[in-house]
Amino acid sequence: MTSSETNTTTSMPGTSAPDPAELTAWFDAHARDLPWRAPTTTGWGVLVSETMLQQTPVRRVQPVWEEWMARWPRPSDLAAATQAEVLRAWGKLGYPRRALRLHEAASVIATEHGDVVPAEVDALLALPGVGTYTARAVAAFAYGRRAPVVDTNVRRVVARAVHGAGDAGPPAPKRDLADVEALLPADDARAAKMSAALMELGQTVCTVRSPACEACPISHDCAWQHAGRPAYAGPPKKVQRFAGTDRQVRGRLLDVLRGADGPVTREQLDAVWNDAGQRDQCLDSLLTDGLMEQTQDGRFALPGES
DNA sequence: CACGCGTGGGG
DNA sequence: TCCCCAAGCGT
Repeated sequence: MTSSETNTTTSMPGTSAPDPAELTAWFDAHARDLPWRAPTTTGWGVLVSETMLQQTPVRRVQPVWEEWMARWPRPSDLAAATQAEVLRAWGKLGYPRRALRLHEAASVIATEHGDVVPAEVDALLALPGVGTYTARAVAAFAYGRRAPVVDTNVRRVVARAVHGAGDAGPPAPKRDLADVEALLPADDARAAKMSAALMELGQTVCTVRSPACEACPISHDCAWQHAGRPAYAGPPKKVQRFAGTDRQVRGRLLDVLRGADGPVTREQLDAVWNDAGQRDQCLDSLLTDGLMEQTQDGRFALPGES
């Protein structure tokens, strides 16, 4: 058992296959106690958490998720709220279009799925704001289905443990899915736990900057370790600028509306950005996106409150 | 398919 | 400080 020379599961030079039993045992012992992982959490609770967690860190999501579950415990509860209420409750999680899509999804679930979040990947994919990651995450984490879950963390774990690379290259959806598919046990329950374990490992141990390989349950069987932990050699990652972008301007404009009790004047919005052209363009795009609306007297408000 | 979409924290 | 990023999705 101490031999790292003999790898019985290797099918290609320089690759390894993490042992599901080791990974899931580690998960049972070390997984963070996140509220949406409680056994009592419904499919709705999981869908809300996964949507909020798209590009937003756990620490910021957690308190908001608690509020949402207390306020809107079922899809029909959220569906009954106004868009303005939903956007205010979303707060500063970012990418507020997610909140509107979740609101729409809640209506669909309430009217077409008996107020129960579907368990089938195809049905989940048909919901607004639910893509390949979220659909599989809900199927696996809420319903214990065997559904390969591929996010940025899993891609990194696979890149290292299986392929021996320093990090994942650009997404290659088909190949990424096949890679994870090949790692999952055949039965639903263990496959679902394996999916959760791969994500957790990437988030807490196999991190981008400073991986804690000494704490990793599969380091003995990691192709990256065996290769001497070579640096990432793929194409440079795209850097998202923020300062000065429309994204920043839209964020400021929307923040004014979130902080107001009702409609605000154009002058109040003009105050948050000095470039009038960019400001007006962002105002237009927010109206187009349904994130704000204009009242008859020319003021601006969150949708559904005027 | 590359890009645009918020926000705040850590190295 | 600045830069990179954190459980993606839709177009």
